[in-house]
Amino acid sequence: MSPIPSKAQLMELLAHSVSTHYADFTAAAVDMGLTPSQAKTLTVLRRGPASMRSLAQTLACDASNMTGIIDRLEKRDLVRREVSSTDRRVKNVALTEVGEKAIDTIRERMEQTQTGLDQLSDQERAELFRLLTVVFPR
Amino acid sequence: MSPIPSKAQLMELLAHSVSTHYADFTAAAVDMGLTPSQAKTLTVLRRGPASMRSLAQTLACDASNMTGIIDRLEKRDLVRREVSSTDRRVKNVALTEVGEKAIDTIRERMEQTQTGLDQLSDQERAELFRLLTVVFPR
DNA sequence: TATTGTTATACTCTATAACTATA
DNA sequence: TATAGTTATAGAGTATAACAATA
Repeated sequence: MSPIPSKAQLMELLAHSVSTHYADFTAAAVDMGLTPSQAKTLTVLRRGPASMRSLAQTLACDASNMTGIIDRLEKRDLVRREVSSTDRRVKNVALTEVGEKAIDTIRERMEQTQTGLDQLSDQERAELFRLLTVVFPR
Repeated sequence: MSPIPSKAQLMELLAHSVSTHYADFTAAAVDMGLTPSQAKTLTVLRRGPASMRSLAQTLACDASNMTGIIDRLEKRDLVRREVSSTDRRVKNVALTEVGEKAIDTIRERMEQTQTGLDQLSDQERAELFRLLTVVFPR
């Protein structure tokens, strides 16, 4: 019974949703004294250690940028660099315990912020999950 | 019949969706020789002229930043500043014709990129629209 | 006095190019 | 030679503080 939105309308809503989510993430990061890029880096590292190169690829930036970002995170003891045991050119970056706590705090902040999700029924959550998976496949 | 995702899973998918969309937008902007902030500014101005102050508020940045961003857009004739006729302190920023074309091109690029939307039925589009409106109310 | 926009400053992010050390 | 990481550089975004013009 709900009216069918045009592709343009849906794209506009999508843009609004993205802006809101991104602003929330940025605010949570800034409250922890982190820049968005630094917080994104911690988020990626949450899945496990990664080389400088693969980090740059995941974050869609040039590899040279990672040096400064990791430098600043390392200076605050949020991550550490470890020379790979199999290829001495490679440096693997891993979260420290402090870094894990920091990114967990940001995640908790995001959970508290995304109150809209709590207004969905289980069925609606499952449906939103399915639809987003179609629109943004992994 | 679909399994019900946890809030954490849904938030992770949401983050992935946001990243993908943001990366697409950035790529479209860069192809037009624009930075993300510049392209976002044009997007906001598409709704109509706005003062420097309100632009900063909408873009969630300090007002002092707008000066440089608008300077660079104006230098390329994408926007123009006009002193308000009712308050001479205020400068209203408006898209030029060139600016309108630029942001339209980016929008078209985004439409071509968001191919996932084309895989939804009308009913699914309406449902996604409804669910996103609940999660990210205006 | 308060507000708008700007300037000055310092830090961060970003891409490009050149370098080093390893492979 | 090729690749991983770094450095140097220049341009852009960002917040803070201070300022001139206007309300």
